[in-house]
Amino acid sequence: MRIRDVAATTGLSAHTLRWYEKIGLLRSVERDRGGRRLFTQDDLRWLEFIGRLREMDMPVREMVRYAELRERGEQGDATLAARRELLEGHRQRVRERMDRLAACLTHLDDKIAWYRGQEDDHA
Amino acid sequence: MRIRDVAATTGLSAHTLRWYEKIGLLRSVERDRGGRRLFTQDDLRWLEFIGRLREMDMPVREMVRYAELRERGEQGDATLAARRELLEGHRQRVRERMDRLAACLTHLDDKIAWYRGQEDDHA
DNA sequence: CTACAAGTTGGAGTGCGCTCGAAGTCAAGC
DNA sequence: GCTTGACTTCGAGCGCACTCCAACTTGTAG
Repeated sequence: MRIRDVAATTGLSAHTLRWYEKIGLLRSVERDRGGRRLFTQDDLRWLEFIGRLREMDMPVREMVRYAELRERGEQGDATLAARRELLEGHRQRVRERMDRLAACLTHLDDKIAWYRGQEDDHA
Repeated sequence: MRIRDVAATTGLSAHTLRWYEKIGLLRSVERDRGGRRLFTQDDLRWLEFIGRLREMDMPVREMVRYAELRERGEQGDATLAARRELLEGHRQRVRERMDRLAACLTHLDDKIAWYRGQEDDHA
């Protein structure tokens, strides 16, 4: 797959995909003889995965760290525990975030209910 | 209350409080004869409120819009519906965000479980 | 009266995550 | 062979939400 195909299927821009490679989020992307990037199915799966991490607000720096561990651990399992811990740390943060969102949402619902009350009084 | 007190109780910096005033998020903050800001209990409640909106990732622009409506509606209720709609719109976005977070979290939990499996295989 | 902390203003700078532009290369269609 | 358009690299620019700096004024304590 070439860059525009990946852009189309992931929703990321070609600019962003090149930038991901530059910062080390995408590693060892192949080229054809013209120097154009060729993405594999594995690359797509990886982009899907980091897309979810991003959706959970993982900082790009941390994703790059995960990518590094993944590459270093290609042949062995030396980095398995480190990767799991990184993900667990993030899971914890997401849980806390969701809890805070839920709490704020309760307040917001109260406020909206109050506005409805005001409007009814004047109806 | 002076700016440092508000900074201490809200956790916002004095810089940020001045900036909030500049962009119109805080309106009509009083001054003493030396020109120093004097915040009221109402200001504190307002800061608490917008703190929650911020925690729910409402853009500052939208909070400013809410602040404007609130000021325009001080004497009447002309802006009540508009304010309620603004909040309802944001509530909807927060709900969607939480749903997406929950979905991502499920994937993340699966991934973490997979890592645990790998580590156990090698134990 | 002096020293000094805490405030004031306006404007510049920061970190993040892209996003865009310029200048050049490559390959497929006519 | 020439045009067209998608690609390449490098580096600059942007929007957001602050964050900090410089230069100055104010009010309190010794």
